[in-house]
Amino acid sequence: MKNATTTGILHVDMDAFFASVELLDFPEYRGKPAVVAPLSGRSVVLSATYEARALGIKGPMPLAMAKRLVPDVIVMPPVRAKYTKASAEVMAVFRDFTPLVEPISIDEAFLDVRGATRLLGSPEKIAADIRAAVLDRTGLTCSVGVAATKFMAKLASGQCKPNGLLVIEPDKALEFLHPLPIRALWGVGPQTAKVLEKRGLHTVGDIADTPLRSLISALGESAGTHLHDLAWGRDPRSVVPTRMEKSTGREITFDEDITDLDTLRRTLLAQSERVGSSLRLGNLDARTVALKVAFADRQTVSRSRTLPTATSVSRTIYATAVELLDALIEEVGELHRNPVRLIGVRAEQLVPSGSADGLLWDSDEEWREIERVEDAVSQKFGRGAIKPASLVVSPTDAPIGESAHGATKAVRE
DNA sequence: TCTGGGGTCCTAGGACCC
DNA sequence: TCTGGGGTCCTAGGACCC
Repeated sequence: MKNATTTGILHVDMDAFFASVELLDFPEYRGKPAVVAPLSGRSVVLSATYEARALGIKGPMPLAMAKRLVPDVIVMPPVRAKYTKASAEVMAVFRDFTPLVEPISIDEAFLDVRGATRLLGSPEKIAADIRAAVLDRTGLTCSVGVAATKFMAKLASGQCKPNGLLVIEPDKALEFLHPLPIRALWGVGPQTAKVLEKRGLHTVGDIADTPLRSLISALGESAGTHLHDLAWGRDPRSVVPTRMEKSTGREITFDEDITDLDTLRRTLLAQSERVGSSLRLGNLDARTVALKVAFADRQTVSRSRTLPTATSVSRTIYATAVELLDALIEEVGELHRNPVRLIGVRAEQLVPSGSADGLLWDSDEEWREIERVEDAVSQKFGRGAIKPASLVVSPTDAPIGESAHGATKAVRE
């Protein structure tokens, strides 16, 4: 774990992104308290202008509450396609400066500009140029944090928001960091904060001064180590331009709680269609289908099943989700006693469609047989006698197996 | 009219294999 | 004959982030 000593990691965060994009189309709302929120009953505020924030509207606040707070607040319904398009434009601007761009959400990205300084100037100058280019090309403002690590860069952008630029030099990192409340640390949410506060830890400096082993005993190996590192400004994560999607899903909170099984099934059908089409769009298959149900009493349960073969077929996703739902209803009994508030379906364990898994023999029996043959051959001829490629069979010959992990082994060897 | 929808990562127990 | 530990997969739940 190294302590980076030079700046060059940028965190770019768009200001009030959805609201700002809407204001491009509705300039008459500029300077007024306005929010982006669906008009449905249980919606929350997705984005609020700084004028609205000044009046107390923030984050994912229920729209009803925002309206009570500011009765004449302007409500703009979200138009996702506009934000996706604006996001792509902004990311393209970033890529004009460096290929090392890691989008972390629709309106945020990390950039590593350490390799671009000779050509483009200091990280601070690059950050300023990026802000100007984004404004010029999209009419949107952003805030940029510059530091030696991802975490410090993110803190910096948060600190200079909106429409700002802040550089944190490595030798100033700890004096910046240690007075902050523990909630400033990535990974400290309401629950973790409660645990830490109970132990008398209130600032990042308190965390830094706590022995690692006692953090681990309070939070577990992973979170304990992570927080202790962050509290000392250590963050070894590099900027990773491409990451493989891990899951994709759709869920909906009903305007009114549902007791009717048919409505749930129809919802699952529509969601499965969308999940399947997302998969196919990304040339991905899912090995696992997961169902999520939240009841009126807020209890949330999930059920999942790993399929014999990865799929992107909506019908298969739907059939699996319905089986999981039926089994769940069987478990919990009458829906009238506890109606359903939310339902969703998610595709997990994604693999490239038509990947090696599908092209190989992959039932466990067949794999064990292959291993037996391999062992016999190795004994006779030594290792290296086996050519994994010889195990590949054409898709049409391949029996559809029970499980794919045997095949994965064959590919790796 | 008091909390959405898209995700990621971690933990923990049981099954199974070596 | 008795017993152990490590690794991986599967499932369920939960915390967290934007």
